[in-house]
Amino acid sequence: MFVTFAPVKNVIIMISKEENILFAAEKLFAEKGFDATSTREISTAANVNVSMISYYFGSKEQLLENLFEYRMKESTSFMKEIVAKQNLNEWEKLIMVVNRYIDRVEQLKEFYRVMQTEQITNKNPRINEILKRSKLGFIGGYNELLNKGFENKVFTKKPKVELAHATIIGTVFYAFNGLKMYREYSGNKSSEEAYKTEYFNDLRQHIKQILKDLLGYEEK
Amino acid sequence: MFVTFAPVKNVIIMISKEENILFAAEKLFAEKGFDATSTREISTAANVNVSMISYYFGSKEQLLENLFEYRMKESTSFMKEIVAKQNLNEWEKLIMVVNRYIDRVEQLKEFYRVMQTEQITNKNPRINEILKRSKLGFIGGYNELLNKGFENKVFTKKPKVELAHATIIGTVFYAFNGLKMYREYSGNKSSEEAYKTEYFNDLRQHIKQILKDLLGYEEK
Amino acid sequence: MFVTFAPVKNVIIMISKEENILFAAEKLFAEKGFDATSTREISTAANVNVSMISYYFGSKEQLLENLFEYRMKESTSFMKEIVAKQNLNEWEKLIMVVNRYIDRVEQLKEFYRVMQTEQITNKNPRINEILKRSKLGFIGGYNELLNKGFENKVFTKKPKVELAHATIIGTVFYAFNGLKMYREYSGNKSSEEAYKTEYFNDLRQHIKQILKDLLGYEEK
Amino acid sequence: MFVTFAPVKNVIIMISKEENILFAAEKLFAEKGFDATSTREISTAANVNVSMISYYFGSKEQLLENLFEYRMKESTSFMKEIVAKQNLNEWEKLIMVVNRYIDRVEQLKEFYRVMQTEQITNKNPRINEILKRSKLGFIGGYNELLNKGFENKVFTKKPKVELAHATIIGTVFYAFNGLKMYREYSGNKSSEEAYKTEYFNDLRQHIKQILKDLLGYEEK
DNA sequence: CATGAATGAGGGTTCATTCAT
DNA sequence: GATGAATGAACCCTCATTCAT
Repeated sequence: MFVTFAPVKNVIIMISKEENILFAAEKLFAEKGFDATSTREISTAANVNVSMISYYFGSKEQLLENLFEYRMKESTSFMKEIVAKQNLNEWEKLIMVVNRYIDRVEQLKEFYRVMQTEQITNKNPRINEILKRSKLGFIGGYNELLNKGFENKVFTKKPKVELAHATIIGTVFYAFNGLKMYREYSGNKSSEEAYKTEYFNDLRQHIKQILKDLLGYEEK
Repeated sequence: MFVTFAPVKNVIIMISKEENILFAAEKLFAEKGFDATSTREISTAANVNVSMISYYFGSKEQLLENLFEYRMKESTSFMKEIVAKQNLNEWEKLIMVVNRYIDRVEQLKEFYRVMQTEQITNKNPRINEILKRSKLGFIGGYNELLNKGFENKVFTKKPKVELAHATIIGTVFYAFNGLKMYREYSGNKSSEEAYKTEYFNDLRQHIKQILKDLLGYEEK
Repeated sequence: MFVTFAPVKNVIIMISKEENILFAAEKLFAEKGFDATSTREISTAANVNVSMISYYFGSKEQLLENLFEYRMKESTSFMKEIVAKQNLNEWEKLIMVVNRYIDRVEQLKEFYRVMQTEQITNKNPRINEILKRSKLGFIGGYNELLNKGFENKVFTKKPKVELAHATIIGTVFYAFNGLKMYREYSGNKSSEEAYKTEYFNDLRQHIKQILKDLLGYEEK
Repeated sequence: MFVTFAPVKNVIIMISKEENILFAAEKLFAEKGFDATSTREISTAANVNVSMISYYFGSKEQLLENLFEYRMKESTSFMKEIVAKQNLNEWEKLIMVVNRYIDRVEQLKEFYRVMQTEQITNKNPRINEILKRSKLGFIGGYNELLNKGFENKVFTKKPKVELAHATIIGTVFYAFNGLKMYREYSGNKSSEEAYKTEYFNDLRQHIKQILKDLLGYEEK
């Protein structure tokens, strides 16, 4: 059964019952954590019967796995896509990757909260596999960009790719997690939306600056 | 009542029942998460009766709060201590703070895993308060170091302190979380211990490098 | 799902699982009191799983509330019904109410034991509300009967309705509660059933006598 | 160990720890019921350690038994005392008993609340024994008064003593239990204290009236 | 294909009592 | 004689999942 949403720019978005459950679960997992979220809460939020979770996904655990598969499917592709791009140098590609990543985390911030906790207490082997694949995809992509950029003399330094990745992803997540608190600290009086926009612009610049230094890139 | 452990270098370590529970809980919370850990598991691991958790701490939730208080009490002090130090310039102090922080995360890696998840799904207001105090302590300390260093012409740039902090802490945590996976990726064949030592040395150098660039610090 | 009981005089009595629990609980609450009765005892007596109590009623407390609602729904109606009766004078109506009340207490003696204790330690506001409604229903009914009877010169006295009510209900309950002991005291050798029949006849006569005197009613 | 209270009219009241616990328990049992009252609550209210309850009384159950023994010891005596009185006729004695009883219930209303519930769910055989002794004492006393009064032509009727007793005690208790609610019903605006005084005066008159009728007593 | 009534296991917590001091 | 730390049992309730329909 499908729920038909209002057409957006001539596109009719169809959300299946499965997706409905998936999104409701994602939100709740982000807010309370996986274990603190009950199947009843999910089913209530998704407006379906409790038994549908087991019916569609097999179990609550498998629902989480499906969520990761669902979100990661869209995710891992863009790195390859950008790396393969013509008529851009490695610096431009790198910055494009970082920006796309930040966009994505901003857009799917609930999923990424779930992902972070799952990364820390890595209990589920299926999810570990998915995360590993994603991480290795990123590291592999960065590696290619860094090496090619060095060969092509776009970059003059060769930092450890794992650490560079840790810095990018770590900075992004901690900037996100700390957003609310940093705003309090700064005493900024502008609207939350305005503060966020400025904050993320600064974040992008900040990471750009770090990468420039790490890679020895000179803007012409 | 106290359990006497084997003397280590002429020091007899005394662990009270409370601490016993606290440490057992810390380990389990790190491995499985707070909600997935049952009081019965904790009591079994701590070799005490289940009811002792309520008896000593009031509830499972308050046990977690006590853990935070316990660990944070030791933690927050070192920033102030270092900032206040004489005969060190701001760069030396900054690096000392970072190294101490990495030491600490290495030493209490289980607690920091708990802390990270708690930071993401910030449900408990008491813990939020503790985390906030800690974070603001760090940011305040960094702020002072960065400003004074700039005044004293040790540093030539003035980066946003929140973002600098996000980078330091984010890099450290993601380097830690990714350790196992990075090792697999690098195909390094040396012992786990040896790899770790090298990895953390690299991490320290990496962060040092980033800070040098961010602050415009020139080693003499 | 329904359990079909043996047909009684061509009437098939159907008891739902909810009612099964309700009746089992009523019996146990009467015997041991609410707090001394565990949900496990109730579920065992009702031949259902423990979780069914929460499933059907929400909680043990709400089970008690439901019991009151269930029993009171049938109860409160008969007063109005009798007061509204045509071709009976107020004295006849009054005696009919008292007799119906005694019948009811006899029939639902277990519930009324629960009710008495709940009336004393009135902790549950929902139950208080139900009890109050019932009590006021009775007092209101008595008030109407007494006033009309006085107007119509059936009665020649106007006693305080609250105290008259306290006497009726108090006498009934204490006669019930003391039944066993009074039998011992009287040394009556007849069968329990025979003693009870005689005892309740006496009780009815006793209350009738008191009311006659209190109201100044003269039998023609 | 004794706590010395302020002297009242040159009398120093000494409350032992045991009595302290007894009175604290009595209050709590009246408010919440025996089973809903925890030993910890009692010990907190009595300002003693939890273990003192078991230490002094053996168990919580035995604490209740002791409470009954304590309160009943003072109670049962007055009936005999009054019956034995010279220079009063049986009617005067009867009314004296009733008034003393109401005084007592008023004074020890908390204990009588406990007693009522214990009377309904008569689980404890020791307490049953105490209650039975008390009840039989009353019935025996009433019996003597009624018989002698009839012989002496003070009374002209011979009602069943058990039912007369049920009416007296039942009316008193239900008047007490319903006090608060009756006040609401009557819409009486006078102070609670004033209402109570009037209410209990009415109650005494009411019972006197009933007894007069039941016994065929003619005031001269 | 989808449902919801029903389940058993396990959750955290509180209980009255004990026992070493 | 008096204490309080400590206990095991039991408390009510919620959990994810199943299965008859």
